[in-house]
Amino acid sequence: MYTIGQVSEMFSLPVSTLRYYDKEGLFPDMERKSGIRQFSEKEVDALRVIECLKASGLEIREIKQFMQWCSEGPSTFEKRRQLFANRKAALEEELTQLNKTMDMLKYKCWYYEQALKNGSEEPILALLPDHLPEEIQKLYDNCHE
Amino acid sequence: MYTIGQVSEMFSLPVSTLRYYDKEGLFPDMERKSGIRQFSEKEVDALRVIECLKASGLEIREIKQFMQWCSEGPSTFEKRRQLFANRKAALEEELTQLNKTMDMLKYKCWYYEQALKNGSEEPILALLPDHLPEEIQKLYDNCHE
DNA sequence: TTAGAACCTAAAGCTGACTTCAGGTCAAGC
DNA sequence: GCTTGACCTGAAGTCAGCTTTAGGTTCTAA
Repeated sequence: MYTIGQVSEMFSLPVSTLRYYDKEGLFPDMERKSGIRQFSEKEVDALRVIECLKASGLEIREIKQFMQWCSEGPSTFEKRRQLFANRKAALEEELTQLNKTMDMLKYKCWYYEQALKNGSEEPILALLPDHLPEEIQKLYDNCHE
Repeated sequence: MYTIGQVSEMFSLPVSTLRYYDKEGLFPDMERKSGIRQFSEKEVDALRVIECLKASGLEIREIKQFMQWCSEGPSTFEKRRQLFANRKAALEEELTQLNKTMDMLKYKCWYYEQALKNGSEEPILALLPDHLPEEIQKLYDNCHE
């Protein structure tokens, strides 16, 4: 069993955030001892999952829903599977988009390196839209589709 | 030259958002004709860059800074290069993190597929922390570091 | 020339995820 | 017994990035 302060340390999260999560229903079965929250291994595990679901883009109220499914037992396995499958698809799409963004950033890095060398953007702009060096052209094309 | 309504169509952005961007200084040199905004190719190009910078995680006021550098000419090449280099490094880190999140999602998908097959989580939990099937173990390890 | 669509502004409102505040309770060490 | 630090609550505040509202101006086409 841990106090809220210990969990705060473990996860580098402010105490206020943990209380907020609790108020939002993210620890549906957490116990109390004369008013004081008792974080068990169960809540600590839950918090690891919460961090992951947040990172994957889920909102607090959707995470609450998931946590409630978890405490309802095997009858909700299919709902939980669906949730992760949907998240996975959404994140795949987001990663594709971010890779395009990354190519734009790489292109822009190259662009300004050249501009600095030349003291001007003109010689680069003259190469657009399809006479850039091969590697750079790939980046440019991928982020200008 | 385009009206705000045409640009709104082109980028599938609400007119109110374009006005908000303008108010925030994202189009520092945009002209007006009796009060009405005139979007030129320059502003349309700027908007493409804005979308990319937003996708890379930049805040509006940082984008404003960048747009101002752009209208100050070659003396700001180095600052602009730095901006993109920093963004690139930040996005690389974010992508690493998201790939871990993705592995967690893949693991959880597998987990609940098994749970559904078995009708119970017990047989899977018995394999933790290092007796999972090889491919799954990799996912599990990568997101539990 | 006049209706109505598309434009304009300033200011207020909204959302999500927290954080801060004010005021109170509990447990441990002196 | 008393102080002190860690805990508690509900309510209000914050922030970014828009969106909505209210009221007014300009352009376009019949």
